[in-house]
Amino acid sequence: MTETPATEKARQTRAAILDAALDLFRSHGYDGTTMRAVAQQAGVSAGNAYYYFSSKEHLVQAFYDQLQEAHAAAAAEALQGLEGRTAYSDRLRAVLSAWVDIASEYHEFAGTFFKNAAEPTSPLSPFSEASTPAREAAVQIHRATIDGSDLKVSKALREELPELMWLLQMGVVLFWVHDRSPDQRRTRELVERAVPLIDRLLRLTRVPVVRGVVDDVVGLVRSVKGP
Amino acid sequence: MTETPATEKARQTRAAILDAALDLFRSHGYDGTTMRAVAQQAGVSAGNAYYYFSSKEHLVQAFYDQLQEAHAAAAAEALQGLEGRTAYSDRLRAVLSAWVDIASEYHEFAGTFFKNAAEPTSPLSPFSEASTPAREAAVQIHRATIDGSDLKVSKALREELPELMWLLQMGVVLFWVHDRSPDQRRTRELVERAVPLIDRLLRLTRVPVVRGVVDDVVGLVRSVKGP
DNA sequence: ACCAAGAGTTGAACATGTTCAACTCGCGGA
DNA sequence: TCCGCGAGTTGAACATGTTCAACTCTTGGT
Repeated sequence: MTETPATEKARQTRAAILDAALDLFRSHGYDGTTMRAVAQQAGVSAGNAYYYFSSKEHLVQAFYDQLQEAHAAAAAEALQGLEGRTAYSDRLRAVLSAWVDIASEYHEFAGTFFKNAAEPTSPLSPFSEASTPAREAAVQIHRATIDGSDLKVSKALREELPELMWLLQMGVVLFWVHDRSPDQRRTRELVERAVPLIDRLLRLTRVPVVRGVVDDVVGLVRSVKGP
Repeated sequence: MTETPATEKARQTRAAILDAALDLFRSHGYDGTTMRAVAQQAGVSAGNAYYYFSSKEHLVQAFYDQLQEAHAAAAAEALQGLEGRTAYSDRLRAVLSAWVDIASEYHEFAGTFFKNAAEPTSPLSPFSEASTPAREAAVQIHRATIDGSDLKVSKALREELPELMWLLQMGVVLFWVHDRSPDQRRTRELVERAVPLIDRLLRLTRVPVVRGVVDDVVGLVRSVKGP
């Protein structure tokens, strides 16, 4: 974690470095952006950037937080735009589509996403301790999506569902990262087609024959989550 | 892709570099191993290593291939050891457990390996073009696991299942990479408990109410797989 | 007003993946 | 045997992430 700057000027310097980094990431990609270029555009020395961000990857962590906030806002707005339609499929589609829209601008340098995801020792992993706030905020979006819907599933499943849907979203991100189609058309298609199926599958969990297995799956998820 | 060397001496030099790299990766990890150290241990110049391997990451590809081969052998042996037991759950458990066994030796360094492997633009990504041979070999293990089992699912699902099970295995790997428990006990527990559930879920796919959705899911998987 | 302490800042130096022009060597053909 | 060509090899140079000792600036206490 980067320390919160003590003074107002320091906060501005930190913001300037972050803005410069995100701007350059967007225009030149992650590898194409040098720390020296970031520092220069921010009007500070190369070394000074390291006073605020202990590594180049930590700049990406700040980017995650920003992306997360943008998605939360866009998702809330999209859900608002549904005006009373409570079908879960509509709400889930809105949330996932909002993410693809928000993130599309950064698709080119998205490789760094999963580079961080797979490094378990790094605090940048979405599963890490350090990412807990951002992750829980993301899970919260799905909790709201579910709570405002007409979805009917068992109590146990409903409790785990927000986190499971976040996991699903990570899967979408994985697909998106590898999606080379223009404007990530294939990812959008995947979302459009997968959402109704997920809705149907969730409704199936209440069918007598299915219910037993689902309960056991939820039980496994629960025991595997905790340490 | 690295070119096949023309002469016998060149082939030996290439092998020496590779051996040195794998040795140092094991003892010092990926980041702790410098190309200069690899070259020195192989008895060549730093620059010469790049004549045979166009980047440090290309050296890791060899490690993956080795791991993949070891798993294929161990999985085959484990399936042999079942001696006629054709229950899919037994067979799947054997294959997944074999992977955890084989990989445990490298768990300490796996984090740094997979960090680099997870980048989609990297040839080390399991989804990349360059990894196609290793990936297909891994899928083939699951195909054999299914073919030798008593599993009864629809024709369409059965065709996609090997690839889906490979995906499941990638999920296990992701969990394993983050597993800090001694001897990766939690991953082993996950496999033990998840396998019977997967078996039950697969058998459920033939139930009339469920069948329709499953067909649609398979259809989606199919259309999303191809470009 | 002054001073000490600590925050903020710098530029140079370092480590390492990678590139490259130049060199050597081995071999097939004349 | 000798030549020339291309594979193989080198060491230095380069690019860039990162570190660090030294410096400056700000602030709070007396």
